Amino acid sequence: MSQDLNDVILFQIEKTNKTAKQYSQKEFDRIGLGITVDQWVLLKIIEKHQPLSQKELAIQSLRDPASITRTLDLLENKNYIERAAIVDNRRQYNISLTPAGEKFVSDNMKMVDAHRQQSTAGFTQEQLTELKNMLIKIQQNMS
Amino acid sequence: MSQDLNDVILFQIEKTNKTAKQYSQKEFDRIGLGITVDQWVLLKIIEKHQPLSQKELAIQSLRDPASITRTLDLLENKNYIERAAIVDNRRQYNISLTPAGEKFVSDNMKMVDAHRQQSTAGFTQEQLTELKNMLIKIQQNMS
DNA sequence: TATCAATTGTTGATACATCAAATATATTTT
DNA sequence: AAAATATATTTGATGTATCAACAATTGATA
Repeated sequence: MSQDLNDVILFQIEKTNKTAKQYSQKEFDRIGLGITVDQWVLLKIIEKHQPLSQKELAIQSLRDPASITRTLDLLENKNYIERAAIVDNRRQYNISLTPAGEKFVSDNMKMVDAHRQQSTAGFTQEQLTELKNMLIKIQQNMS
Repeated sequence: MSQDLNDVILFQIEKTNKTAKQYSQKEFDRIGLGITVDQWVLLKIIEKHQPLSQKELAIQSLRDPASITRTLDLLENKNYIERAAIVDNRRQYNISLTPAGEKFVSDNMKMVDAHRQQSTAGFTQEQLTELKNMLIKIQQNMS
């Protein structure tokens, strides 16, 4: 009857998420990256889909549009991204990386990939597939 | 080489965590529970380990002591928990549920358990064990 | 025992999350 | 075309997260 919180899968998922994020953030801070893990994810999404709107960015990152606005303000201040006006649409912006943003991402991609590799060190390809499928199934169960 | 963020396991874990938390919170709000999911988790930990210190609570819940202080203030205002002075130790408090807190937890336990069941609906016992083991392994890889 | 070091809890600063409300603009309907 | 509706972004309010700095207290050591 799941007396112990540690037997609750959702708690383990939260625990794993926190542990991983803390680990990456500590590494970011250690080398003085100057951004948060969430900001990095945003940069990566922009790099892949640019130019894109804030709404699209919110969907891709699973974050609230309000939150995107504030994080983009920070990234704009660091000169990593820019909001470009769209001629025939004054309601949204085209978000893209600046040259400095492009350089920042490419300079640090290898380090981030190493983190991802390490997170699943010792897993077989079958395990990774199974894990991914189970996580997606939980998402569907909760939708 | 993991071009797509959706192929990154850590991203799927975050996605699952967000989806599940949102789902539960919506349900909490719908029935007018008046607390957040994180506050509920804290109440459950207190119920199981009371009386305990804030430090212990921070460890059990994987949260920052600073954050615990603030959340306990909220729960104290709702009259669900109390901080009791300890005679031979004026540095920490004994945290425990009030009678109202006990009642609140027992009144809503069934609903929360139903959520947990639903999150892993359709999973075999073997899958659940495997999933839990993989999550723990990732935590170890990131520690 | 007096000083120094460690522990526990609190507060401040900054980042992020959500929802709701407000703005501005675009689209659809009448 | 005007009015109603929908969309994209921003802002405010509240809750949570982290870290750093601080206060009070306790424990260890000289």
